Amino acid sequence: MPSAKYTPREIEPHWQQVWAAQGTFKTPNPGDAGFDPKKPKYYILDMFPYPSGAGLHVGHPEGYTATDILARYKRMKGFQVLHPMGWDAYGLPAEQYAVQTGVHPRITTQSNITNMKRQIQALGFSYDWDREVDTTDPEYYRWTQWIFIQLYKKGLAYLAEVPVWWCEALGTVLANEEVIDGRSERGDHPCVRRPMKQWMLKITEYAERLLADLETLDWPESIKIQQRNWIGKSEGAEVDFEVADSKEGSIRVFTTRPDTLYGATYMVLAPEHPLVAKLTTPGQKAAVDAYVRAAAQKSDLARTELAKEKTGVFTGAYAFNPVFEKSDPKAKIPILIADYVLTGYGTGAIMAVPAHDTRDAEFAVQYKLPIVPVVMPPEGWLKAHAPAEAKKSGADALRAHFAQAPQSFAEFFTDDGVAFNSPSIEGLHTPEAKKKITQWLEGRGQGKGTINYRLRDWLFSRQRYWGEPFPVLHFEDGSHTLIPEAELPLRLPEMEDFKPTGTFDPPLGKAKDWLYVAAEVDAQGQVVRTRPWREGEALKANEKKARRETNTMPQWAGSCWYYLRYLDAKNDRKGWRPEVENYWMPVDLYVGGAEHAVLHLLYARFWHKVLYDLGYVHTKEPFQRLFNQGLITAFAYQDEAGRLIPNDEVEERDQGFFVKATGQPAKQITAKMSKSLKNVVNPDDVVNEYGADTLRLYEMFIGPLDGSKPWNPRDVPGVFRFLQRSWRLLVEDDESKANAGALRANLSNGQAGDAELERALHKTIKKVGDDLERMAFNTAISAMMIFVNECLKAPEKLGKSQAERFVLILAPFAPHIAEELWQRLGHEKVLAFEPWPAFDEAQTKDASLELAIQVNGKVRGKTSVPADASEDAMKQAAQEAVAKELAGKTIVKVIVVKGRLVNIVIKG
RNA sequence: GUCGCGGUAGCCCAACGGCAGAGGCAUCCGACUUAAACUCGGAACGGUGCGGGUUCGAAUCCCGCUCGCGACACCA
Repeated sequence: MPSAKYTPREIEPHWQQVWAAQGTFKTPNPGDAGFDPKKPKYYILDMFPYPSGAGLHVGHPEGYTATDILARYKRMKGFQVLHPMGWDAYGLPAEQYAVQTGVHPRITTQSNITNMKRQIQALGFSYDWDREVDTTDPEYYRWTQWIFIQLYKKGLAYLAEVPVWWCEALGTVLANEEVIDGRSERGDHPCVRRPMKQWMLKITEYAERLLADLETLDWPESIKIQQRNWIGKSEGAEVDFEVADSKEGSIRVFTTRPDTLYGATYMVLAPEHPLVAKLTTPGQKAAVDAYVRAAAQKSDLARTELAKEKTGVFTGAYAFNPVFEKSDPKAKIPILIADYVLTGYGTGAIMAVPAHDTRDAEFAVQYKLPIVPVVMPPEGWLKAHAPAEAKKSGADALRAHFAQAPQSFAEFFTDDGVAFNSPSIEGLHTPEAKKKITQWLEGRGQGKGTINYRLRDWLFSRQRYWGEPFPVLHFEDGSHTLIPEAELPLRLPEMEDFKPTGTFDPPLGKAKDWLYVAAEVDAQGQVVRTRPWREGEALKANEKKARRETNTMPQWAGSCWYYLRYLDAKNDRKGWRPEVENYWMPVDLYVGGAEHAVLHLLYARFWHKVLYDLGYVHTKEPFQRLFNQGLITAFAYQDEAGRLIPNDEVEERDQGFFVKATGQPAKQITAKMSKSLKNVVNPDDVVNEYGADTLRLYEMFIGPLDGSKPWNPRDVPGVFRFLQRSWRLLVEDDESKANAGALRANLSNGQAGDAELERALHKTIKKVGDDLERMAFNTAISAMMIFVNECLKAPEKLGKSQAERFVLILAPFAPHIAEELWQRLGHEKVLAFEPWPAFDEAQTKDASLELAIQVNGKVRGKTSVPADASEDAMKQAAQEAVAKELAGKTIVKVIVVKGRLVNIVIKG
């Protein structure tokens, strides 16, 4: 006899085995057996995890459960669903662990993958494991290298000597976006800027398209905003300022406010600007050199920290403001250098308009440079920011005051206004003034309208061992080329010693057998073949000595295109076949954490667009819809001084929390899970105690998928009880009964289901379906709880068909228990492809409803009316119900909201 | 500092501009039990962060403030 009690520990592994053995979730591609071209497709993707030694934490299953529920739901709705999983397996932790212990990162990575895969599989996700990818597998990274080759051939990959972030502790350079306030994002180590020769990818060439195509995406607005900010498009003009008394020609600046040119009273160059040395007068040389040297040593951290105190030095040189005649005394303005001007943005030089730019203003005030206002603020602004003595002045007086002493106002005016003190654009509003002055400059050949982006090219090389090798050869003459595609994958050499070299050279430089090759070159100078080459070995006539690139690619590389490899994961001739790509792409829903808002998502979009241009993919964007799951936090404790106390040093008693050691009261707060706070929840523990279905359900029930929410161990049993009740609704679980473990009699005696329950079920099916469509899992679960609670008031009234339909809607959420109940209901086939139950709209409505009756917006009574009552009937019923309130009053108006309420507005 | 998101019962959270409460947890009472746990039944609990406005009617829309979280942070 099957077990009477709900025993997740038995049924969950059982059904996982059945699914695996039957290949239930194996998804056919176009052309494969079982592929149905008539079905619509749905590609639902999780951000694949880094296989960490710590294993899964409860944050992973949050997104994975959501996508699994939707994948199962979509299958039942008749979609062909692609739902794969894999491993973003290159990464620094395995390499650092390897350096410390000598264990090869491949071994660590493999065992981490094994462990995490076991954990993920224990949760019953319906992934097609035949499509599993691992970015460190040569059969995977050969295609990462292949894509790099396409980038290289398209001129989008280049070597450049650029100032980069060097992290001593990690022994590598990092991308700008991996460094936060001068410290590494991973490990929080100090970083310094130094120039190094690096591979760069020209993502800037795609800036405009990356920006514009955001409009076509169904993504959270906050992510789009972050990407827009990151790309940082700004429209303005480049303006040339002729250097006075020098043969250096002119300095080009970028400004978004060409309309303020008449207010430019000085210029500032970044300390790194190439003209600095040439412009500096002998008298200023010592001061300028000292400043440049100090700036070079300062990390960006120091630069920003000192932002409050702006510093700079006069170069001794002057320039002519192009809007004035050179003879005009206002034309000649000093050129300074200051580190508040950045070398990497615009032209590395600015015209300073202190009256209308807060940074310039700060600097001007400090160095007593002239401030000339040229944009008149609107009256409202003048009033609000006027100094006390001028507060009560009229508009004209305020304007005169502003023209005279803009610095006496509460702040500097940086918005749009009306140009003044600006002869050629006098009286124009800012947008027109910008246009006109730009045209004027263009006409004189002294400037032009320009668009600038904050986005920089992507620093694509790392001085690490554990990453994809570049398919690149360097010749002795300094030139470089690609290895032949036939030699892909270029495998990472086996090395005993992959420790950082202690210099700026990457560890791969130590793999001498791998490093040097003899490259056979054809008549066109193309490399057709390579072979290992040892020092002293003879070269054939058509061979050239070459050295392999020793940098490796950053971790982002593998994750830039993994969603494409899933399409055709086993293909050893192509990264993916066009007909397969054409069917599955784009990804219909991509779920993951918001921490990848900019980097991963921008890089992947960039690669995708390149592949689109080359004809390898047919959509401009990879991820049509994106959803960010929120963070799962946990309780943590603070003592009275606000110090965080690890969870195991706090006890709960007398309805409060106390620090064990001191007995002082502690305050419960929520915080990110962290090892140091000892508040990390391990999914394995939850699975062992309550089962995977409970974990899945709890993670979805705790709150909306976006938005962070605290893990509260006390709440977990609540959803477990719901599953138990669901079980008991169908199965006789009283072990003392003769039919223990069997279906309840009402489910096997052919009786019809209760009509009221039928209505309740239709309501539930509708609600759950609607909620799934809008990813409101918490309310869907709540609806099912209501249904079960309703049924349990009289379980014997439930009919078999009703039980079956309930099991089917429960299945996406709690697939194991659903599968078990489905089988006990007499089905031999798994329920994964059963059609989603239908509902009848008419059945979702009650026959009569309770109408609230308001008088002047306050509820004064209630009455019951038939659901199809006319408006007049409702008015009638309402007025009767609150007749007392209406006595002697005049009814001004009666508002009827169908199915909800009647509001009677009275007077007197 | 700027931008974004959010504040509803002791806690997690529901509520097309229409009766503030769906669900879960915790609490209390009761049933079961020798007892406890489990389970089951029942009860109590707030007027929606604060102040204005729009409306017949505001948790919901608008304005200002406040607190929390997140992102960016001299980008000319």
